[in-house]
Amino acid sequence: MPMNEALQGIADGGHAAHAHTGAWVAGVLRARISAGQLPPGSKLSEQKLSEALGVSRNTLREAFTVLAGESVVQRIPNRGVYVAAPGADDVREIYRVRRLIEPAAVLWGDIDEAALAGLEAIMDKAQAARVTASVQGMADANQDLHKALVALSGSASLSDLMEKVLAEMRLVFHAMGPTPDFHSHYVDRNVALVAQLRAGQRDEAAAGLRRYLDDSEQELLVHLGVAPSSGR
Amino acid sequence: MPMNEALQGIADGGHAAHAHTGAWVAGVLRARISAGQLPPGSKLSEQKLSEALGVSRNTLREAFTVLAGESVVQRIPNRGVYVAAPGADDVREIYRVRRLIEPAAVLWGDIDEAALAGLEAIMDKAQAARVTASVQGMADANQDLHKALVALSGSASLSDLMEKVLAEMRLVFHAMGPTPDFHSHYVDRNVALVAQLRAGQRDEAAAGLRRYLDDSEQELLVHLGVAPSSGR
DNA sequence: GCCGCAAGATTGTTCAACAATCTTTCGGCG
DNA sequence: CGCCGAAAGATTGTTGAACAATCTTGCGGC
Repeated sequence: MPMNEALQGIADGGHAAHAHTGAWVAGVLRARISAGQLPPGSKLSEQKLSEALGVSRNTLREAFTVLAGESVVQRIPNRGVYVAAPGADDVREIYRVRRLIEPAAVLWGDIDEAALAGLEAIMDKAQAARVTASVQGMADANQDLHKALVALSGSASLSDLMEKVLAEMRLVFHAMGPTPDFHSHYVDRNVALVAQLRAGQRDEAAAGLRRYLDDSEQELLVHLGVAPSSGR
Repeated sequence: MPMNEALQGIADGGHAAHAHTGAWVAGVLRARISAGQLPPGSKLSEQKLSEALGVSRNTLREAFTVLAGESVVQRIPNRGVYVAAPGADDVREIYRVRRLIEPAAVLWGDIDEAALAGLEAIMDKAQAARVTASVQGMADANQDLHKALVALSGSASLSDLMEKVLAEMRLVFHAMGPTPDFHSHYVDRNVALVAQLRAGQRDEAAAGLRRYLDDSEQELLVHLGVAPSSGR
């Protein structure tokens, strides 16, 4: 289990004493998990982690409660907490959410000039990343775009939910090992989507987005070794 | 502050020893808050509550972390935790969420015969409650209906979000004191909505639902003493 | 009447201990 | 040889006490 080296020096830039230590620990773990340094399925031992982070078991448990609430980790009673390891069912749930809130935000969100400019700026970054073949850059831009789409709703709760969903997406990618390039052939579709929004064609944009999400889900499921189903 | 009497006998049916005490405490508090026995704004003192519930301060804090994650309570550093007291901004945020996910579920959810029967059964209960002038019955049926609408999406995360939103709605009502009858004049609109779904008129149902939510939000805001705005 | 300061109360965090449960190991038995 | 079961060890769940940091309150001085 590659946990020990991942934890080495985890408590780098000394923590701000006496100010939300529990939340700080949760943040550190969330970041490490998002970065893939704590791979899905890893066991997070209370004793080892509390020593590595320099906090008490009690405080660490508070952080675990937070992360379990975000379903970033899974808590099995009397057995410990593990980094969440999303499977095919979780992927389907992720896309159920995305296929509902993203097109809805596109249909009914507040799309003003500033929002359009923001979306176009993100797609500029995505295209630049494709030119330099930066898989990470394209992945980041893709996440930024879909986050921005949901943000059109103006709702913080929905943005939070989207953030949670995207975090779970990152876990899915980490669970698949060396990330293949999932994004380059979606850049053009994203660009077209933004162009439709610029043109005020919301219905077409929403419909295209739903097809995009269907395709993306199928591709992910295939990579997870699930036979593609014709119906849903 | 009417906290002491509200806490009397809060630890009734002896709790299952050594089995998720933290979650159990969170559940007890959640229920008491939903029922209005701990009104919005009440301070939840660690010492008093831990004594009343018969758990240690540490375990109680774990429950607080859970409830804060659900934004059922608000945690102010070094000052304590308080039952959330939603204001006008929170109401607007609630309706931003509802106006997005409910119509979207109506538009794109899986509506089979069983789902339609379930919706119609809920409206039967609502109409029965209206006949007996049961405000509580109509309020419950209303929540059940909108919960069921979101459930059409098939997504557990979205149902959870809706559950959270409805819990916040209950807090809003509790903060307004003796609940006036907000629901009787919406029963017919809900019935019409279900009838449209039965007839397969999804677009019309979604559009009507959005208007319904707009009106409901305005009415709530007026009762909160906010001048109605023409635009949004 | 207002400001500042000391005393008290409350929250934030840690530590140590024990109970309950899970895991592993080892011996007995068919 | 393999399987079952019990004892031993490790890990999680919960508690209580202790102390530091912060907030609140009440009092005295100006």
